[in-house]
Amino acid sequence: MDETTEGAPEPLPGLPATSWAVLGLLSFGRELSGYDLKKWSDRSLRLFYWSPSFSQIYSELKRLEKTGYATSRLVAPESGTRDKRVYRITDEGLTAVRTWARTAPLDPPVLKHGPMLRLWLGHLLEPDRMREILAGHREYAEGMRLRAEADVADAGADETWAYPRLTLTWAERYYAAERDLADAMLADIERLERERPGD
Amino acid sequence: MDETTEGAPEPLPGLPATSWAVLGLLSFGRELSGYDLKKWSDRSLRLFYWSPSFSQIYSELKRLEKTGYATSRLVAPESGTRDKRVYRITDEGLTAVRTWARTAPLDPPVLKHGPMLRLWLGHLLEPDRMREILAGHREYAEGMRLRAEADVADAGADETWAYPRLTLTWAERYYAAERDLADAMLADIERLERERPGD
DNA sequence: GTGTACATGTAATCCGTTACATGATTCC
DNA sequence: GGAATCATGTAACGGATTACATGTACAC
Repeated sequence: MDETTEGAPEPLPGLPATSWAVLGLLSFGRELSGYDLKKWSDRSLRLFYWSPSFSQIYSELKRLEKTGYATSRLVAPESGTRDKRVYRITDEGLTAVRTWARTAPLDPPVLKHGPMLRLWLGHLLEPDRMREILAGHREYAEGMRLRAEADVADAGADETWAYPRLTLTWAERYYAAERDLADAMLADIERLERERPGD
Repeated sequence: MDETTEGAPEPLPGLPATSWAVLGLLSFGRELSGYDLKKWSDRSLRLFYWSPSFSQIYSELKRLEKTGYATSRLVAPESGTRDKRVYRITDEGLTAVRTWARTAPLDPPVLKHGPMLRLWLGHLLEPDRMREILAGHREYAEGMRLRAEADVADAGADETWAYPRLTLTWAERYYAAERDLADAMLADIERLERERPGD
């Protein structure tokens, strides 16, 4: 586990993944407020990661600034709205997030699939309620798929956004798969009910 | 927080999902120790939810006992091993978890897909590293699929386990889809690299 | 004048993990 | 004798959320 390359052998302060995610949002070079970051994260990260709350974004930004990975300045309310603090990534921040992206160990995806937990407890449920849960999940998945699809279309052909666009495509397929899995399971349940000795 | 009656529409103390998961493990009627629960949860819940740590299982069990949803007794070390505390679900517990499974609002699955977060930051990565990340993820997914597949085979045709078996089947398909999505994205990246003006 | 979007932050709380402590038994 | 597994728990910590507080501008 020795990373002698990359000029600086300092072992990166162990920031949580969320910090890197926020710094990642800034790594595209734009100067953004906490509010902006939250909205953007809702539309992008949300599809494959998760979107931190406002309060966490604000505290994360403070931490990044203290670490020297970001700087901020106040923007006067030129027209409407009130004071606004915008953040920009620093050179150190860019180096750090790049190093993280390249060298951090990859931990497996975290999945907490509520609907499946419920169906796993099928012996406690009425079949109708099970179908409802699956139908609800199917709708959720299709909704997410549509959002991803729309966002892929919105994303221009710009080189800068090639990889974010790629992950949107991935998300579109992922939620299509989730939808199909719900359908398949609905069919499985139907079969199970049919084959069950007269209830 | 007044628990005046039973069997009425009392609004269930707001236990976290993990409590319900543990109570769910007990809802199959077996008498189990914290240690057993952890091992079982690693092989079952892990595939679609997540497996709490030992320490959390132990504290969750204490909470369930205090709430009256489970009881425990000490088992003497008849042969080998030391004292063991085994838990069993109570009637109230069974009622509660059933009510929860039937009526609790379904919140969307939580996905924190580390690999995708990294690829979203593709502009910071060397193409080779990106392929490595995807290959690693592909392997992870295939590994999980194989485990699910094996567990489906292990699970007998017993009626009691019909729904757990169903979710195992779901997991098998889910991880197959994850594997295929990794392959598709690998191909997408290959194409992107080919089409990129001479780097 | 009421609601909604913009905009930032604090406090309380809780969920969950890691590290640590302990100790018996079994296998090599 | 030493490692691995069984077995249970405490303490410290940190990640993240909800609720709350505050205030502006604009649309209806």
